[in-house]
Amino acid sequence: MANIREIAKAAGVSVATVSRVLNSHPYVSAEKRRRVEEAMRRAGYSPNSNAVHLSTGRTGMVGVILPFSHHPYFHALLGGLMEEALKHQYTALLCQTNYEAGEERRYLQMLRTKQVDGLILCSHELPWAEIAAYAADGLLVACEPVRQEGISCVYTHHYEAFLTGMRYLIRRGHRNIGFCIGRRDSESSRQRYAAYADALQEIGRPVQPEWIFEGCTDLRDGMRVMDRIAAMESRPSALLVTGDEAAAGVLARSRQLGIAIPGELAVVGFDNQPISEALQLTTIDQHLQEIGRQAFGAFYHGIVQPGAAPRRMEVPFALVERTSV
Amino acid sequence: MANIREIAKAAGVSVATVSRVLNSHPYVSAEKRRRVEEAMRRAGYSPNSNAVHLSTGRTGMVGVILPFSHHPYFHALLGGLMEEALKHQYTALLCQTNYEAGEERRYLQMLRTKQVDGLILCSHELPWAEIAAYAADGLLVACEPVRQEGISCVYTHHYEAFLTGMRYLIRRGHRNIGFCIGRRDSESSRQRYAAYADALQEIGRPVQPEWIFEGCTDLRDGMRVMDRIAAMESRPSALLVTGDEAAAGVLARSRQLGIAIPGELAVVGFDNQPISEALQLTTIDQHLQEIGRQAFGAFYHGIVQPGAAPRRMEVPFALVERTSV
DNA sequence: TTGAAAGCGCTAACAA
DNA sequence: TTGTTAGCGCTTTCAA
Repeated sequence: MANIREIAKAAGVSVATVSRVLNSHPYVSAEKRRRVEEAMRRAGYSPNSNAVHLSTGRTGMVGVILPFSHHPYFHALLGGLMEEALKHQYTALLCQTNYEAGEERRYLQMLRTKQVDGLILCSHELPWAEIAAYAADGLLVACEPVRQEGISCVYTHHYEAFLTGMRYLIRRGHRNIGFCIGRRDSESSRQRYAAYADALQEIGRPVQPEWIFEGCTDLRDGMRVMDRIAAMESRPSALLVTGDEAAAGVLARSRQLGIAIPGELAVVGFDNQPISEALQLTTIDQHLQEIGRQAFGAFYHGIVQPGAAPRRMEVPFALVERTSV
Repeated sequence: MANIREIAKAAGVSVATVSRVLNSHPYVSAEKRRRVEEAMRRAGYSPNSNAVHLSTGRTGMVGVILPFSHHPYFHALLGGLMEEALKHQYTALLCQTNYEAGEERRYLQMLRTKQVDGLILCSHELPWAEIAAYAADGLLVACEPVRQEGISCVYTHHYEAFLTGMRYLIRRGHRNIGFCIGRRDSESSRQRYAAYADALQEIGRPVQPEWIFEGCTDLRDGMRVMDRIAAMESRPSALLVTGDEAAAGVLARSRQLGIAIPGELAVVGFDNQPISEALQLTTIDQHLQEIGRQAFGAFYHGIVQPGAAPRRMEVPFALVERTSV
């Protein structure tokens, strides 16, 4: 409706002065500031963002790419990220891909058309090489380890984290250890699997394919896993589960089936999500909130220091001992 | 990076011509069009949206306000809406509120700052009167019946839909009918409850408070309801459930408990979601996709005919008979 | 069929 | 401390 010129006229000042109070610059007399604010209030004025963004070349928005946002994993990541964004007056724009490459491409395009200053990728469908092509148009941050020119990254060392989990179970006397994994095809998944296999090798045990469960992300997946284990003649005595949500499903079903935890089956989860505390589940905390915070930090660093080299940052994990082992 | 002026220079034409090919105007010679396209391709050019939006006064974006998007209810609504939006070259911007009024206000503010051309509200926290104050800044469409100056609406007649469901159960001989409802405080919920109570009155039965279950939205809620019913001495013989997701939970748990459907308990769901077909659940289809389509249609009508009066549109529902009654 | 030029609403360098 | 003014990148008359 009203624009800065009309406000200036109403307040009897120049547009520059109005712009100054809009951006809380110093060097505006108290009296003029008051008059400008009054004029804005009366006009119900809000600046046109398109004009602001065009003029400044910045949008104050960062896109966050994820498949969906309702899983506790992304929820935690987002929590830390948005908290940090808020602190620096940035707005996070949720970009849901539903695991579709086409959607992801549309969001990358937003970088090129200057709708966001950068993109934080919590997941990705496209190959990193294709994504990196957009580095010229804005900042790119990944929440997993990537080695690509122009992309910053913040990540957990999944190999070490899972090795830690495995050795912990082994120290507690387990030899027959099963493994639940989420999506198979990510780099992190490969690292996790490698740690699982290597740890078994350390104690001279072969990998038992029937003890490896793929596609475990939510509660119901975990319940299904427990059903399958219950039906086995030779069961594992322990389970390393990629997410707490799935681990919670294992626990829930085991109770229904009357299988004792940890007596008959020890369980180590991953992520230290709220549900794991409620269920007293031993888990590995990869500090997702911190990853989210650092991811925004890496983005913001690139904003504040244009031309700065991409960051690589490993966030430490921690084993949280409770009563499921 | 590159802007329209550089493309014009590279192609040896004026910026107006470049703008014309950008917007596929007629009256551009084939030869110049080719040269411009070639120049754009070589420069990897994409127009700056902020400049486009500022200049045109339109953004080609519509915000869709909802608490979250992963529930089948919103999924269906969004499906129809986005399909229609795509058809008219509009982009839907998902605005998740998590049921927080503050978030909703921030999204309304986007209307004022011209980041979106309109807002379609699939849910709302703020009172309609407060929302209507933004009608001056863009188009407002609600997915429920509202009577407020400046707001269009597309809706199901929930009272009639639930009356239909109740009478259907009554015709099938039921007298002891329970009722599952989602959130209590919406206008639709009130209508649904009124239909439930009125139908009981028609057959001279009182409302039994213990047969009314609130807060039923997902599968697990439905399972809990079934557990409670199973524990009752005097059980209802039929259940009218606000959403198919919750109804599916009732069915799932009843199977585990060995309670026959529809023999011991008849169930009517709502929404005709995919899961209801899988489970052969009798349900009331409120044609959510159509509501989504019409909601976008109401918005788009306001774009195409500026100044047009807000629309009110009732979408018909239909009872889908399957085997749970 | 084409181009020159005046905006769209704001920011920021510069001068005062 | 304030105002003038030249952009930011695009669209769209208007005249040719």
